[in-house]
Amino acid sequence: MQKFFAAIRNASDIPELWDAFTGYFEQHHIDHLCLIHIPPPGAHDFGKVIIATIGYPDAFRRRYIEDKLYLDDPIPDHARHHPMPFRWSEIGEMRKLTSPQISFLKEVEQLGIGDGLAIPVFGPHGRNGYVGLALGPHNEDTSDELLHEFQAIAQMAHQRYCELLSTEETETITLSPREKEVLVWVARGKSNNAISSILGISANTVDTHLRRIYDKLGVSDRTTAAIRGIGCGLIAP
Amino acid sequence: MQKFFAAIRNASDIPELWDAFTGYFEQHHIDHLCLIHIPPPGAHDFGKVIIATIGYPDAFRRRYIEDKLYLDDPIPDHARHHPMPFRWSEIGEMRKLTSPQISFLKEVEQLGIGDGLAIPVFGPHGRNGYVGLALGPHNEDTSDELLHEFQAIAQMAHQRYCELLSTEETETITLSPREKEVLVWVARGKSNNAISSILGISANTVDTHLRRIYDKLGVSDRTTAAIRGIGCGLIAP
DNA sequence: ATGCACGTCACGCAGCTACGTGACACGGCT
DNA sequence: AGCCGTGTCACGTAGCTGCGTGACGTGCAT
Repeated sequence: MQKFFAAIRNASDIPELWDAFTGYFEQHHIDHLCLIHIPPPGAHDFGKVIIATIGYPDAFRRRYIEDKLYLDDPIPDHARHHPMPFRWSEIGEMRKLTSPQISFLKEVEQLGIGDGLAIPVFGPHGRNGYVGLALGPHNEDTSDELLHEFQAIAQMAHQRYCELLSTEETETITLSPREKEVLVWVARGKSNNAISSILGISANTVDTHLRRIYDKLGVSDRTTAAIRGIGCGLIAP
Repeated sequence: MQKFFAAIRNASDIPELWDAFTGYFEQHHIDHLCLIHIPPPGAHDFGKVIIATIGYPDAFRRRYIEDKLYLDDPIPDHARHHPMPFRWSEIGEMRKLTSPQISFLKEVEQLGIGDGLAIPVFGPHGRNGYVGLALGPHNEDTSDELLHEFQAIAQMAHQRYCELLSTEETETITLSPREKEVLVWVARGKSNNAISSILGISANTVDTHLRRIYDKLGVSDRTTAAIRGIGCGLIAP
């Protein structure tokens, strides 16, 4: 176990990370594995859903991304709010499902992946996701001890993934100190006039700063600018 | 180790969690321990910084919260962006420090807690924080293996903490489906007019929905409404 | 059957936002 | 010396926002 832990933690690129990650689960006879990460709005890679799988039909995998099936998947929706691992089969009891969600679950069931474990994982800047493990006859009864280990491995892999992402991140947006200051107040809901009073500068200057912020962030309104700023970690909570 | 892991995972309230958490680290001769969690803006508990400590002077702890010393603490600032554990002493090399940050670090050093390990932890809705472990003569050389364990324990404790928070959360804001739909488009930066076209309703109706959203969220502008909606997990990424 | 939450719509108005367009000074880099 | 990023400021304007105020139908729950 320590071997895989170390390999995940020290992986120098994403394929290497994925190898270590799947290697671990293969040892535990997990034959269906998926890792899903939906980048937050405002992130530079928003829209690129990450899904790495073992044992899932390739057609389904493609459909999941291209047909935006992940929008109907209730698992990430639940995982976003609740850190504790849960069974797919429990999801109906935990939350009201919409009809697209129900039909999505039926489709998954027809793939022969009826039940499994979802392990929510969390990262910086709202980079959340989950690791899905199908439970088959080999591993129906997962001990608590093993579950803890799965959880630790999953979380560690996700964190390493986020770390690798941020080093690979080419598109680096930088705001000047003054611009950040303005954006912070924008995110607090202040009007240009209010910000000008707070910072002791003219409202026109606030306007100018804001225009440059829009320009740098590639947006054209204060709301998305603020969300993007938070999503990219440019401004602090 | 498994004993503590299980105790953390199954803790039924926050004091119990904290007992299990500190119990684990006491076994490893960690005499200075802190756990810091700054709730995100928009969360119902925003402003209530959580800091649980072992071995820190009580006066410092109070100052940290009351005098908002955490705003000058560069550790959470770094931990927010980078999931991998790091040494406090390394922070100067990793990022330019502002002068309040430098004087904060000096103050900590004078407490006799010169160097230590910061383990970033992440949770749902941007509930991030870190666990700080002072390194003394007893544990200067922490093996990789032990570090992985620390990381797993810290992350698990934080996740359990978030889970407990959400069950203890009394103030539950609920938006109607239509309101959520409107808020999603607000968060995408759409104007009322644009939203009215998208949803096929009149701009006046969008306006009415929005007013009720402001009312429910306790805000009075679209930007904070959107941020609050995301922060509370009311609307999805 | 009487609320209550929800979803829909209307008018007006003060104030704010986004954007076009332009300007000037300071400091660092080449 | 010249360029570029930064920070400051100005004027105008079409369009948008937030809020006061009021209304009506539907459906669920007590």
